[in-house]
Amino acid sequence: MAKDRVTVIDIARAAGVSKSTVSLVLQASPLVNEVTRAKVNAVIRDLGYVYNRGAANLRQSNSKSKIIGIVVNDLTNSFFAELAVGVDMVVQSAGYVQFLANTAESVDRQREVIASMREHGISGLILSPARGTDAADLKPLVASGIPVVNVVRQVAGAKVSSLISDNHAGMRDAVRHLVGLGHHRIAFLGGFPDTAVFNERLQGYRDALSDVDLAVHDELVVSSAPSRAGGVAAIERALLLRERPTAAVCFNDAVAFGVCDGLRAHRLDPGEDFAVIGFDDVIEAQTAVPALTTISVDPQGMGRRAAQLLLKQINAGRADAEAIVSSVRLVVRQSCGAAIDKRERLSLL
Amino acid sequence: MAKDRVTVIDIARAAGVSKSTVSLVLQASPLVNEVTRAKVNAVIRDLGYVYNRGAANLRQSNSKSKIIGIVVNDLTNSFFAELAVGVDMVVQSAGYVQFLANTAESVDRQREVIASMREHGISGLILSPARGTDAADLKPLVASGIPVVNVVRQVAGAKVSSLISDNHAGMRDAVRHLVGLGHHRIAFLGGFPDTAVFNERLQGYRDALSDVDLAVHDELVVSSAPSRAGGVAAIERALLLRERPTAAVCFNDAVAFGVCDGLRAHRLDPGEDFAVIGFDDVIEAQTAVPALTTISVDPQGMGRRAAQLLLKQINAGRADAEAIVSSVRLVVRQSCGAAIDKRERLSLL
DNA sequence: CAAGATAATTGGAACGTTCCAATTTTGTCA
DNA sequence: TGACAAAATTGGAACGTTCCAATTATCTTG
Repeated sequence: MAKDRVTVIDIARAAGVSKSTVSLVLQASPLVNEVTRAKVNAVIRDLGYVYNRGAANLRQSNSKSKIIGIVVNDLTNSFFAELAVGVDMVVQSAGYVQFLANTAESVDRQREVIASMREHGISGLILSPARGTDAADLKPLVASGIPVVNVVRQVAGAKVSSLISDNHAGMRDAVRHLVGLGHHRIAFLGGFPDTAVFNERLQGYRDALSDVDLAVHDELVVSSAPSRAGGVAAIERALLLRERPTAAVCFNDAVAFGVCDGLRAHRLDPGEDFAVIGFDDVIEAQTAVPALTTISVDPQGMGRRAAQLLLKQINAGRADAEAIVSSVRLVVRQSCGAAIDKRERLSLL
Repeated sequence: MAKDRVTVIDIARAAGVSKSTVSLVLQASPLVNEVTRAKVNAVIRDLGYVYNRGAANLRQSNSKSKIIGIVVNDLTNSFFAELAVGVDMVVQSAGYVQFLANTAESVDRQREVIASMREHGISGLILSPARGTDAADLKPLVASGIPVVNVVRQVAGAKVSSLISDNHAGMRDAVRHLVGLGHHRIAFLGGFPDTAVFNERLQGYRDALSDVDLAVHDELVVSSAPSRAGGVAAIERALLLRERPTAAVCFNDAVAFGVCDGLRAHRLDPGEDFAVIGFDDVIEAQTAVPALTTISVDPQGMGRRAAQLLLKQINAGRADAEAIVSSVRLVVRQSCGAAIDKRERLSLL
């Protein structure tokens, strides 16, 4: 039953033409006569022919493989799932297909999957690097002329394009908003301090406070895993301070949700008794109760932009590194205390 | 700078052996002398050779491509993201790499991506079919001997393996638990009624009620999109009933979270004033407040099992369809009203 | 040391496609 | 109709690997 593959030669024989003609038909070349094309296409349908891209790709080493890779550090984080969906959209409609791999923050795994993808002939890579990724890890890739677009995180010294969100400005805007609402003890909660993203956001927090001549208290900065559970832990610690904060900016939305959970466990009502702002604007941010005030980075849009950038570089053949910082905007919802009437909000659903 | 690919022949020349020997080294054949192997490997490293699987695969059409495909109907749903992570784990450690595509419930898109993956020579496919997928859509795939494992949803009449969770038993257990807690007006909230999964779960709900001689009231079954927003909408409608329910089983966890949101908007405390049970046990279920009582299907484990099944079939060369229904268990947390002391719970984090 | 066995290496064909140069067919016009 | 141009088709080489049969080098043993 496992019939051997039907090949372009089988088609040629059945249609009474040469394999070259069939090939021309496959690439929709204008060189071939209309009636021949029709005949060949009919045979292709009849015999259930499936094009062998591997073979094609072997011959035309100049042209590319219609495969791109995307490797992310944590696919269980819905931010990255959204990002992958964005990439998938543009990649699919460009006739490409994507390898996807999850590294779970392991640089070893990352090295392996990138190597494997390379052997399979990807013509470009979108990478959200695992923590600790070194420029040297990307060296062989870029040396062989394969375009790489880093997203979310940069890797210092690597000559690749990057698309990151404006972490500094985003956090600065969040803090300014809280200050405008009258808060002056504002905590910075969550995230691992050894990452560039953390430090950019932290700097935005500090600068915003300095701008309005508020002191920066180090005890108000409490790091934790960038997860929901981490958020619970962080707010727990923050509430132990002699002088409690009255508001918090969070490393990301997951942390912010955890912070809300932790507040409720202390009978504090997020958005009423304590202001919370997240970062990312994941999809749940708008439907959560209270809806989360957050910095919108539109992960799906970011995925789309990254894919577009990558495809541009692939088509150009040249991959001159460009660093795009994607602007970001504060979306005010309920969790920061600027609540609108709840009945009104519900009617929006 | 775009140096042409270094090939097995370049290696051979540089190492002073034949290309056949280099090939042998690449496949770690025991036929080659230890010192030759070392020499060749050294050259491979020096020249930065990268193996061309496309070419290799062309020759050995018998053996397979080390690529599998996974296509899901909604990657933004964290259930599927988790599933993909599970697949990724076993697939990666088997030396495979995966194409991933999202169909967003479009059968057209699904057809396209499957065709594309086929052209790229996948040796197996894990598929969570889009709504409305017909057995005929999978026909050409299975005809060409490519193993397919359906997950989550079955497609009637297709001769492929499937791995679905025991929807009937899961929902039955959930309802029984609520009955045991003294509820007798129990709603069934969320989900699209035109899906097999919905109907299996609904049947479990009905059977559990019948088992204890409780009447099944149709107005207590309110369908909606299987999302958080859908959950809000569903509970809104349920609360309008003359005789309100006191508890709800939900189509999935996303709906359950929405139901909790909706309850809070009505100043009802989920887990205190109203019992809620979800389905899926997504990762947020344990950290949410209140922690969600739910039916655990362990999406990541399901992904792993699906991948293992697929690899087994690939290696066997035979793909006799087997239908596995994965058993499922009720995880009792806070949202169903069997709350443990909150302080105790927090200390677990 | 002859001779057979074993170990190691090798050249060429094959996989399914594309590309190129060459050839055949068709069309045009004086 | 002859001559030339344009359109359509074609055979063979090439892509980078693996496989096979054949060859050469090395070891055993009587």
